[in-house]
Amino acid sequence: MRSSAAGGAIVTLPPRCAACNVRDDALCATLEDAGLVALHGIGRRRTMPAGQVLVWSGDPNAICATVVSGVLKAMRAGPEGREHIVGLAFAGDFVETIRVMTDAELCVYPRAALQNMLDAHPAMERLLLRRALGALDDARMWMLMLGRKAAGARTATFLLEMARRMGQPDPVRFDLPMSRSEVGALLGMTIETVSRQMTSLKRRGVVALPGGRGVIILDRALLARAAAG
Amino acid sequence: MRSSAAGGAIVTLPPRCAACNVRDDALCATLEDAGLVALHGIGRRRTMPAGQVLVWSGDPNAICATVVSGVLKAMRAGPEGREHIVGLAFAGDFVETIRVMTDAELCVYPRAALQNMLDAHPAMERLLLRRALGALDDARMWMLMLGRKAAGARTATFLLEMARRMGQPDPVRFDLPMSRSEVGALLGMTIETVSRQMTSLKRRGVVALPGGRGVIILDRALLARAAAG
DNA sequence: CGCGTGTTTGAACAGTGTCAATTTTCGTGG
DNA sequence: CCACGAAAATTGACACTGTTCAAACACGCG
Repeated sequence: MRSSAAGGAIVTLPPRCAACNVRDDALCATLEDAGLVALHGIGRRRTMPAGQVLVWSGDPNAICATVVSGVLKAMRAGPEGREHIVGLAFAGDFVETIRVMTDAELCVYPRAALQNMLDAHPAMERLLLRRALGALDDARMWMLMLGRKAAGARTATFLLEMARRMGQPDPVRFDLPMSRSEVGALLGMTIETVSRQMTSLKRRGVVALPGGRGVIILDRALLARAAAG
Repeated sequence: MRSSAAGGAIVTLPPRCAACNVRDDALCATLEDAGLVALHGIGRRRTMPAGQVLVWSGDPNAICATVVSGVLKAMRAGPEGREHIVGLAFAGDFVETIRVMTDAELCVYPRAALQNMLDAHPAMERLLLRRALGALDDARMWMLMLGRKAAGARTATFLLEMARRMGQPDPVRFDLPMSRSEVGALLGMTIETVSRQMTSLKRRGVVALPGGRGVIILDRALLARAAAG
């Protein structure tokens, strides 16, 4: 489309790229010909057999790749080694409804103005990317939990996570920022099941539940073990 | 920390920012003082009561915001209006195991070299960001499914999604790129349940299942209705 | 003090998981 | 091309977890 259109192009498009079927979908789509040549120079095309592991969890020398054909899977190891697929990659929106849960203060920026800021500050955009990847990581951890863990383990995991994020001064005592109904919506369970699991943890002496929202972790080790279940 | 350290600073840090408790965590962390002043100029701090809706799904004039205090929730509307929480935001990794599912070709780049490319081509980094946000969106859709949908609806959703992504030439007939066991790992169900749901769809005339991996969608409307479950 | 919302508790039921046996599919060698 | 064996998929019976429906309870507010 845009290769040596006006006739006088100096660069020669690598043949592999010129014929590539994901040329306009992949990262390469953002590059002009010269950039594409540069990118081609640092990369190699490899064919891999089914079943091969491309990246190991925690590998610091992780590689990045564009899928030209075939299907790849992203996995997570569950509690006892059982693997769970958390995403698929093939060759080739960001729309939610946000509602304030507790009273909150916000710094609000118009989208267009923020875009200008991003243009002027590449580091900002990079952080935004890191954040998005972090959120993706969270989402996949959640998927793993929803797909594999039972109600008790979900509840325990939830309490630990809330203790980590809500228990700022005191990591043992905190108030949940939401109702049982909202906890249910988050964990994919009914209000009744949430309540039963909470009561069960209370009866076993793992936590105390003062008032409607309060949580006191009495035995963190037990709670962690319940979360692994 | 880094405000007018060396004495001769020209810019004045907005008092709100100087005292901000998420100053070093939020997007602002990437900005030097001048940039912070600029960002402060385009934004306003707002206090919102619990329960208020900040962004509506599909709103084109979506706003971006940094949470200074409080807790927000990201929601998705389920099939019959029931909402499901898919994420939380508080004041203030990217590690998976990737395995090749089918034979595949890849363009592999060393991480460091790719980083250089990103530095030289801002548009590339922007696309990377968009991709990450897209993946996040996918992950949250999946969370919704895992949290709310029953086995039959999950299976139907999965088949529709695979038809969309695998049924390149023919949107009706395609081969699954994975075994029943892998489908189960993806949908958070056992092999047996996957098999039962598949058989059920076959018996009802919704799909045909030639061979071990083949899928033919006989009644897409029925399949879509099953996916809404 | 009573009312309403939200939470807890109980009992019956439906849906999945588990265990186990059978059938089908697919690759290999005859 | 057919036969064989291993791996995967299907099917059935049963236990168990979580949902549903319903009622009792606790707390905050007028």
